[in-house]
Amino acid sequence: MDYQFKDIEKKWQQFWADNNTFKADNTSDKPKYYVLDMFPYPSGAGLHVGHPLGYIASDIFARYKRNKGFNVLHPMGYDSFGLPAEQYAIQTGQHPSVTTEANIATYRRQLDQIGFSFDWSREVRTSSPDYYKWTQWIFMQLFNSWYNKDADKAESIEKLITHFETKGSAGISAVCDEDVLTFTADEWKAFSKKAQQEELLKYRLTYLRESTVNWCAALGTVLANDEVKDGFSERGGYPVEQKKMMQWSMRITAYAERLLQGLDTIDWPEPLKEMQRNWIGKSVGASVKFPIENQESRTKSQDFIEVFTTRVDTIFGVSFLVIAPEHELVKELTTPEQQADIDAYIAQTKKKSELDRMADTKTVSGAFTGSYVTNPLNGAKIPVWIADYVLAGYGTGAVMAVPSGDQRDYLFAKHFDLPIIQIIDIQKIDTEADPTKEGKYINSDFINGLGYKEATAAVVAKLEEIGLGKAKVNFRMRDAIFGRQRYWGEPVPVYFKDGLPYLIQESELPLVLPEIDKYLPTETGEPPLGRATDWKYNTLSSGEGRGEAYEYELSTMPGWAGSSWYWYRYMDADNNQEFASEKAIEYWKDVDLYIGGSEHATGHLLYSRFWNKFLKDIGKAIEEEPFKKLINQGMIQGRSSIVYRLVFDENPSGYLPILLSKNIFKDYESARDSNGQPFLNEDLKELIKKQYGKDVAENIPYSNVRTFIPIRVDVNIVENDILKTEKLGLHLPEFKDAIFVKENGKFYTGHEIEKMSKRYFNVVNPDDLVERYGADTLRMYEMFLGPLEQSKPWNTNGIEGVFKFLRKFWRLFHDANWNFTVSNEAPTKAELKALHKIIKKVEDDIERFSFNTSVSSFMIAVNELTDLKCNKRAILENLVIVLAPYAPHIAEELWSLLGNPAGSISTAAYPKFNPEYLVEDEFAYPVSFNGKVRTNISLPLTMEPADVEAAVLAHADVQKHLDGKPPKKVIVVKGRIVNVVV
RNA sequence: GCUCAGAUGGUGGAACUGGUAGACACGCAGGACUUAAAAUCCUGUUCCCGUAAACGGAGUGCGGGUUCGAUUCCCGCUCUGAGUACCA
Repeated sequence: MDYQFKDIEKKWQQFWADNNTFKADNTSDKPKYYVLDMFPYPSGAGLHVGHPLGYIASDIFARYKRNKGFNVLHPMGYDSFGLPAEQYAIQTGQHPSVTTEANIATYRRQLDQIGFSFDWSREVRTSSPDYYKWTQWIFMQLFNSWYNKDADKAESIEKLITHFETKGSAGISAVCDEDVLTFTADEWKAFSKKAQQEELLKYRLTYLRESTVNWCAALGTVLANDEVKDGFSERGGYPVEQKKMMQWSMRITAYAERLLQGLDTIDWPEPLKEMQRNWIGKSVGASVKFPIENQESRTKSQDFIEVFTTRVDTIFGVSFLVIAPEHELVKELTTPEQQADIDAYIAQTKKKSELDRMADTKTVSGAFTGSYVTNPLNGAKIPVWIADYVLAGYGTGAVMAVPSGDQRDYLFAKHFDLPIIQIIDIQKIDTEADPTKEGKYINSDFINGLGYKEATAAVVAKLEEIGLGKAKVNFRMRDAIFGRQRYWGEPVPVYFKDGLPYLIQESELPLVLPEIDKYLPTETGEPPLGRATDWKYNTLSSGEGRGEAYEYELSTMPGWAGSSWYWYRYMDADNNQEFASEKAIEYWKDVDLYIGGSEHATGHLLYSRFWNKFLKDIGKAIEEEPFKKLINQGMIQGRSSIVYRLVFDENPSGYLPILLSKNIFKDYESARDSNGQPFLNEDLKELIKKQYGKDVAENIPYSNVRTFIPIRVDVNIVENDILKTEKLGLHLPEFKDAIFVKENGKFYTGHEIEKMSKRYFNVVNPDDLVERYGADTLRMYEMFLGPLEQSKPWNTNGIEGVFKFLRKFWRLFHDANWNFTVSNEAPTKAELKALHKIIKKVEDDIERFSFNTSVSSFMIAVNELTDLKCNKRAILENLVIVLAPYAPHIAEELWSLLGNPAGSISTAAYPKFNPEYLVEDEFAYPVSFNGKVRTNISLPLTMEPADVEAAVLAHADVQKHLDGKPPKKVIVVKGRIVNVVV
């Protein structure tokens, strides 16, 4: 039989499902290997051709590792809470779980037909109560924990309470809110229960606090920083504004240093690590207090302005201070004379949107408050300004301006005519600031003559001595907002008593999402959960309180909650006692290989590392980092196909649309006349006449042609850039009777690389390709497309080649009449060489994630064996195993035809590479003259360089090139090359 | 602006530590088989000069450098993509 991919693929997919072929065991003598994909959000559009790219790569890797003798965990699931299902629910009234369920079914069908070796018995769905029970449980552990800086880990809140009860707040070094109280043990005990709870909330790792949030009115929810791009929501592109709201937050900043340090221990792409480093944004510097002048004359809330600086060594170059317009001291620092200026400036700042403020970095603006501070080290009088280049949210919202060393300060000083003080001898500040750290200080009091390092140390020491500053580390990263005013997410397991949050009992988990009538905020503006009737927390059930009913928290958890720990659930997916058993975690430990897109760099991947570290602190996880090795698959871009339409000045309805093939368009495009008008000559008329006859050709007003417009056409009716013209009318009816001006009888399309999107008609669905070529071809083609990590446009042009390869492979095992025929003869040297070359090559390629090169090598191997007419079992049986991870269906079929037990190829041992088969005794030395190769001379590989040189020089070809002149020098690299210098 | 990645035939790409640039595949051209088409197979295919071949010249974004030898290393520049953005 010819290669019948449809039957073969169906047969083996069924077999794998029926026999649980890929079910991983939690106990095994084999070493473990955990291969994880970023699980998908099941959207209504289904999978497009870009999704499976990473899944195919990880599947090849997982299958390869099984052949290499590992116990492989390779699971899949769904990140099934999310906004699109809820938006759809708002529009249609359909419960999000219904659409989610339907979408998951589509995804599953699509995934199954590609032949992935997932262990589906471990499937997880973040929206299933069995799953989010544990998301809620982890939330409770965070609520019950605080970060002890001395131990540098999270600890139980009970431990903190015990400390407060015995020693008060003294001796506690915690990551906490800034407004924590100082108290003795007795004072603590005297606090009311409510006051105690209020205080504890300032320490908990998940806490409620009034914070400035990114409020997106259109989506009716707050967004995380990484969900906001340039002042608009990443999803949907709606405007986002800053708003103060009571919000759940996660104290991720407690882990900032560990998140940063951990990056050095993991094997991730450097750009991705760099992104996380930037996001965490550590800067080492100092905080300095500048005393405010004339303190007596005002009602003061504080008598200094605190700034953060990374260049405290430049403190003698400070010529003014700038504070953010939103800074709390602005009001009291503004003198009556300056009031009008300041008010005007603040009004102007407010008007500017976030976007304008960012875009407009060139214009210098600001206003003087009228007040002064003094330099803490030399008492210099320093004016205080406000300007919007200082951000309220970073550091202290105030900067000390050193115009000689900072370009922004320099421009500001120039603009407002403020002094620029040179502080380093080699500083060049005629035209711009010079931030150098080289040279010796001048004009700098006690650090004059010192270098950067000593100066910094001296200044910090002095500041600490006089109590007006200290060394400080600042992070850009903020605590993560952990709440959404939405329905389709995990309910927060919290109820409110006297306005303070309390956890529900662990035994009451999961707190299930209640049914509501519609998925919109309530009339009073509460989140959708406010619509739930009879949804109150009754403390009687848990044996505490007097049976009052309390309000639950009405916001739900954000999208990243469920995905921040899911790799642990796969280890023990059915456990209803724990999120995963200690034994399972002990065995699988962490993810050995994680493949996914780089768009999750600062969201999912950072939050996951954070939760993992927390789980380790509370003794649940073993490894500090969850994902040992990570590979980013590149994005698959769309490749739109374009036809070019002639546009007339007036568009008389009597004329048919005229479309030009690519090269005809190009000719006319480049040949415009002096007015920029396309220049149409008789050729076009002739072309049309040839194809459509005289009547049509004569009837076109050529002189009225104004321009060409590109029109995107469905890529599915284009093959190898040739448009199937008869099909165009089906999706663009206006072109049903269009005139197609062809070249050589074919209509070629142009192309454009852009996002894969429905509106560009460039979406390619894997289903169609599987239908036409089969899963094995799709798998290999996606790999053949290019390096995994590189972004590339999807283009089906080469898929035929891969399909042909598989047929050719199939033919190796069959005779001319498609009868399965293999011989038991001993293989020849050449056959063994071909086999062992591919064994080695594929092994090396997989280990370095270079899947595209293996596909080429397979083609070479099959070409070689075809030329050798090799159908020997000893060769083919091994070759099938090597190919199996890439094209598992055809490999299974041939494996069983060879007489092996069905399904056993999944665990068959990867063939052992024997280098002896590759040993050559002769080598065709390329002989180059001055680096240009002119000829090849075959010589024994055992020959020593001196003899090679002699042999080469004696060769007739070389003599001819030398033309009687003696060579200047001869370089011989044994087994590589000979270079003759003349 | 800053950081990172990249630029190789008509196209996707290969060349792993500096050692035969263009493997493999698509496309294209020619041929075989066929009444014909599809399928399949064979040959050619970086560019330029040369009627074909031998042969010669140029050639990995551009300009320089190191080297016997550079797609690979170094310096400068151009372009493309991604991330990030007044971070003190």
